Amino acid sequence: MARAGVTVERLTLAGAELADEVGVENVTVAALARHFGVKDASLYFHLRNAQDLRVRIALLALAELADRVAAALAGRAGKDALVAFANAYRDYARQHPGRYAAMQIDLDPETAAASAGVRHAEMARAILRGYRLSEPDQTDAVRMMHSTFHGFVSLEKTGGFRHTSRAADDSWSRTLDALDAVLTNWPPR
Amino acid sequence: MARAGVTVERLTLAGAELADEVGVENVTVAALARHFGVKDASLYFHLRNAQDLRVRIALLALAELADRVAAALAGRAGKDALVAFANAYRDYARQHPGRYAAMQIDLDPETAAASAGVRHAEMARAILRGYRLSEPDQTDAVRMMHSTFHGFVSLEKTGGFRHTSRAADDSWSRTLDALDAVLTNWPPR
DNA sequence: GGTAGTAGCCTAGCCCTCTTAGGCAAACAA
DNA sequence: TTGTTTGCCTAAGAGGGCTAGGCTACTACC
Repeated sequence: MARAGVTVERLTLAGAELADEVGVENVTVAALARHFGVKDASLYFHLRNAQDLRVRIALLALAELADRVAAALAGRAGKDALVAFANAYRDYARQHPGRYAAMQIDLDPETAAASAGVRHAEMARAILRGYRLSEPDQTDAVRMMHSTFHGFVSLEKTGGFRHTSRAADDSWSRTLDALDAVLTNWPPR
Repeated sequence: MARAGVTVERLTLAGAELADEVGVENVTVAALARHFGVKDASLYFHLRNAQDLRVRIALLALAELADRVAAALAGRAGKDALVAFANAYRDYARQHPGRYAAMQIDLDPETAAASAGVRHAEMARAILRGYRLSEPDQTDAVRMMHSTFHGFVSLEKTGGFRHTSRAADDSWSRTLDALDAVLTNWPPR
């Protein structure tokens, strides 16, 4: 019988695409096996278990997003960089809802340390250099910035903004204005 | 054979407690049936399906949190109210991780409109009255505030702050300072 | 106080997913 | 050509979700 040519990479990519279509929770080993025209059990030659697959999708998404953010930041500084970062983040989340959701799963410390999450943290700090904050304010500001981005995108996706007619795009733009303002004038202790 | 005395309310409460212990994704009809000493199929007399159960848990959580926030806001205004709201929100999320996670599921519009989510929106706007913002700034500010709270709590839970030693509590407190500052000085268009 | 009617539970059974164990065949290396 | 490895298979068990159909305990009404 001919071999299907399944590899971990192809499985991860197909899983990511499936996640974007039907949601991470529906990315099942069985569904992927069907997609490759192979039996479920065969995939356990490539994957440890179903959770392993989801972790791989998360790592893929982290790396993809880091690449996008890096490209968006190139040659920018200050508010320009802030907005570019933010939009890269939000656009990715909207274009790849399943991948974005996968990114939220809890990685164990070693995996997280070896992931592209580290690049994200570095880039976030790079942006804040334009605002001249010293520690521990810088850490607090990075956390607030990331919280704002993630919170907005997450609420937007789960329909948290649906009950008001105001366009989410407009609120997003104004939220970035506000974030820039507070980073520029970070409150003293 | 004696009746177990199962009701939708008891199922929802037990489901919520189970969610806090093992996570919403592990709140299964079968597990609840075991908890009540009853067969799985019997629960379908009380529940439409497994998703129905999760929605009920979400609605319970929304109502509980709204009660807490209302109590926290009583007699407070300005930054005092902002901080009380924020802490009620974060404390609830940390004490009830499963319930909080359940709150994030996507409710259909009618269900959402009939839920305690409406009270949340009203209370959020009530806080902003202290900052004297007019529309559409008020809507944008509510969204930013909510995004910040939810994003922070969500990232904290999934371990997004673990790689830096700075205590999350401290960043939280400073984030609230910053949020208060930007609401006080909302940037002009 | 007997007797409908209904509410609450049951068994049986189907389908799906996850996962392990053990086997066979294709591809490749020596 | 002959191992050896790699990639797939079948078989099978453990759970979870859910439906159909049935029996029983309670309730309400005459």
